[in-house]
Amino acid sequence: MSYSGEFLLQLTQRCKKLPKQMKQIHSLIITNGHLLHHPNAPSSSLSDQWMPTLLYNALISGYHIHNHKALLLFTHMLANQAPPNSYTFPPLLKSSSLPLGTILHSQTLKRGLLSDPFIPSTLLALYARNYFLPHARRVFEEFPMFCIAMCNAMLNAFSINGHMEAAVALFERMPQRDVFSWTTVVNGFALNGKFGASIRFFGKMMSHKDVVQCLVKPNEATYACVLSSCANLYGQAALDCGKQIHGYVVMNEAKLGVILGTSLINLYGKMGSLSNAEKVFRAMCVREVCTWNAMISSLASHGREKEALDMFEKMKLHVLKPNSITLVAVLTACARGNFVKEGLELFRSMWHDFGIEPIMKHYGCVIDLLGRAGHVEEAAEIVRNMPFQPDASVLGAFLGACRIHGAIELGEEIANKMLKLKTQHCGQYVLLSSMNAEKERWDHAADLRREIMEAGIQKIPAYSMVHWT
DNA sequence: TTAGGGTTAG
Repeated sequence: MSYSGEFLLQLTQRCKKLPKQMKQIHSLIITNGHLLHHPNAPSSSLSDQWMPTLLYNALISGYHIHNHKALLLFTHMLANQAPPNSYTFPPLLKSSSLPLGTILHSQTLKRGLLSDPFIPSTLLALYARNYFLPHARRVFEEFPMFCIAMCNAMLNAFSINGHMEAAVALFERMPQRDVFSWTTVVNGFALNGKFGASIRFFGKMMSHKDVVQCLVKPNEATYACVLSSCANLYGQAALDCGKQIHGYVVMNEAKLGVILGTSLINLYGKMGSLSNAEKVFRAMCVREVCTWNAMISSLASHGREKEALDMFEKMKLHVLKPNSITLVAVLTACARGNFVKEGLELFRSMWHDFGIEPIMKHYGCVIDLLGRAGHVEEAAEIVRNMPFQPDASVLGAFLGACRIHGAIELGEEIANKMLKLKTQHCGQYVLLSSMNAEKERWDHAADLRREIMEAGIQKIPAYSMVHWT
């Protein structure tokens, strides 16, 4: 069966997000000979001559998540003399590492494609996410005219590289701003841990003429960012602020999308307002894995561990595939609810059942689980056999358990590992030193304090404070 | 056909 190039091109563009179908269309394109360039064919129209390029572009865009496949297609494209154009590079650059990105940058330069703003803005983003801020800045400065997307990419570049002052200065110089510009700065403050500033900037947005005169309207991303900033602060004021935004959303938005709903669940969940979190969860029409994760975490960290586990079962019934974060939330529920058997089984089968490889956080949870329940030796065995070096959080969880259950020798074995790691967290050392002191092993306690000093780890002085409400 | 911002763990 033969198909025209135009038909297959349309099909490719429609099936971009369907990997299985993409493969089938790809093979149809090859077997129909559409990827071969025929520059001297007598009857070929201009669109025929460009067809291989258009098809390659569509395929690259479809495969761009798998960078190696997209790159392979790019090399075939060059070998088949189908000339890449400005549509070819953005999807390639989006999933490229820095060394590869640099090579592609020189390709775009050689082919004179840098005047199309799509190319430099993707390059700028590439350098920014790899923390090459001067490179990002140079790409930005060498573009001769104002382009709002490029400015927004630069705002984000400053944000992810911790230069919020520069981001705000650029924002104020911009002759025009859109919802991306505002959201990028709201998010930028949050990325840099300045949650209060993020909320204030959102407030500035809402009272700015851009929004008041309906030139710009906050969208789901804007709300999600600012709600996440509220959730990262504690206290009634942050909750009230989040509620106020929720109220505004109810009045102004037609529907509760996945991202907005999830950030509301997270807000109410973190603040302990579980009934509100549940209300939002029930009101959502579409729930994705992250939505369930937010709800399971909320239940797990507010004393409703059994319900968190029930939620996990329900989630699986909805044919949703748990991810790494789900497993952290569920293991947390097991640890806090003392569901040792269930937690351990889940930890041991997570690779087999869900294809999720345990990372540091899962180890932290399972050590906490065993430690709380007094299975200190079993926890030690897991720490000893970890496929990578345990970090301070895992060792800290283990040491906490050793202290509660008086397992001094095991604690010392692990503490020695910790000293080798030269972690800068003083808390765990103080814990171990206190363990020795409690058992009146004063010499051990003093030795450890000396080792701490020698490792250059500083004890942060403790303090107490009164919080007026 | 291609660019820039977003939710969930600890």
